Amino acid sequence: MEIIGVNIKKLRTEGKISLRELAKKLNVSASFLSQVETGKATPSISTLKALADSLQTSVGALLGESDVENNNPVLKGAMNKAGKRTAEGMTVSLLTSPDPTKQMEPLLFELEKNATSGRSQYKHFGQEFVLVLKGALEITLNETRYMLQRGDSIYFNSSTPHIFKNVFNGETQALWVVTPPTF
Amino acid sequence: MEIIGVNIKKLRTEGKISLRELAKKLNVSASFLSQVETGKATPSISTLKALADSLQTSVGALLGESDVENNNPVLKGAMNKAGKRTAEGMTVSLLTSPDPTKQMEPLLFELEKNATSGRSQYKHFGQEFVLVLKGALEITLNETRYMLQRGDSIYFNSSTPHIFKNVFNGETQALWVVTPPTF
DNA sequence: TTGCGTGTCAAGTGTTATTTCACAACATTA
DNA sequence: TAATGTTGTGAAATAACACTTGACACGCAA
Repeated sequence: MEIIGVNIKKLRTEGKISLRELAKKLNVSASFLSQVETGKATPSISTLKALADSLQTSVGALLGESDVENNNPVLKGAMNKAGKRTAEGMTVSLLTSPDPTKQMEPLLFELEKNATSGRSQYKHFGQEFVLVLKGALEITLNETRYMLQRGDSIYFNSSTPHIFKNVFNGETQALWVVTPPTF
Repeated sequence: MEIIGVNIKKLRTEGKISLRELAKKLNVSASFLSQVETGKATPSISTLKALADSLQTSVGALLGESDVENNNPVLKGAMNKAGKRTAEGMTVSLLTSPDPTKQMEPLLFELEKNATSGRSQYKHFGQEFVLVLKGALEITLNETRYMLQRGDSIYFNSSTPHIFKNVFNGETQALWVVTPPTF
């Protein structure tokens, strides 16, 4: 049962969030959060949900249910799943269920015309692989511009500042695989 | 929040189980179970787990986190690059330059009609993510078969024995991301 | 009718989720 | 060096609510 705590702690530390900081978001005390992480207390379902929310994962994952082992590994029709609108004209959908044991996180980016990311808003220090499925994407790494057409791909360290922009006259789709999953 | 109750009730009635009968299994009172189902009470995480267990589902599913069915993908993704012919009718191309410091290795698999892989010839113990770009792929993990249409994806541990086969009447393309790189 | 099954409600009882406050360990700054 | 601010953790108190008890009303069969 204290798998919950382990997972929470892992995700929290990976995200470099302090106990008090996270506690504040959830409207619980830092002490209680600590007790949860160390298995000395069990949160209510609603706070567990809030927890999963803040850590950008699911309750199931926190409970160890979406283990790479047990879970149904298939994600049907990911291409037209809901996804979250993260910025103007940009939609991101997870291509697999969030799970702290996973080493990669595949995402589908959908950019409307002229949509662009802010400056390196995705800061985690893993690596990224991007494959353009549709349209055209301009990625700027460290002031250097790269033009990616459909079928092109790129691989870089997440730590290098990066911006990207849809330069296609229509929607651009790109598969984005990130490691480690600290999104 | 009362989505829990709705789901529980649905599964219970579908299984033709009475309130008292299910309550007995869980060691809770029938009355309490009723309150849960009607959203008037919230169970603890441990009883929710027991509940999911008895109903042969997962906590995530009870919370409405599970992936629902979806429609057909819209992707036209097609790419044409040169790669190595690794087996009969199978071509693999690296989508990035080989590099020991890289944490992921993206590959493009192209399978001619009826092409298939041998039995778990790709054994390393990282994880794999596969996205079908074109055609249809049948992947067998541990004797369990999964059918992937274009746009579907799958995530699994490399250690689980896996075979795959092109079951499309034509060429099948799939993006394969592996971790760690064993090339 | 009687009896047994169903699900639900109100008002309790206990458990425990959560808080408060304090402490020790490690940094940072003066 | 001490002071001040972090960090995570622990014990004890309290407030919340998970859960029980014991009803009730309904439907169905003998």
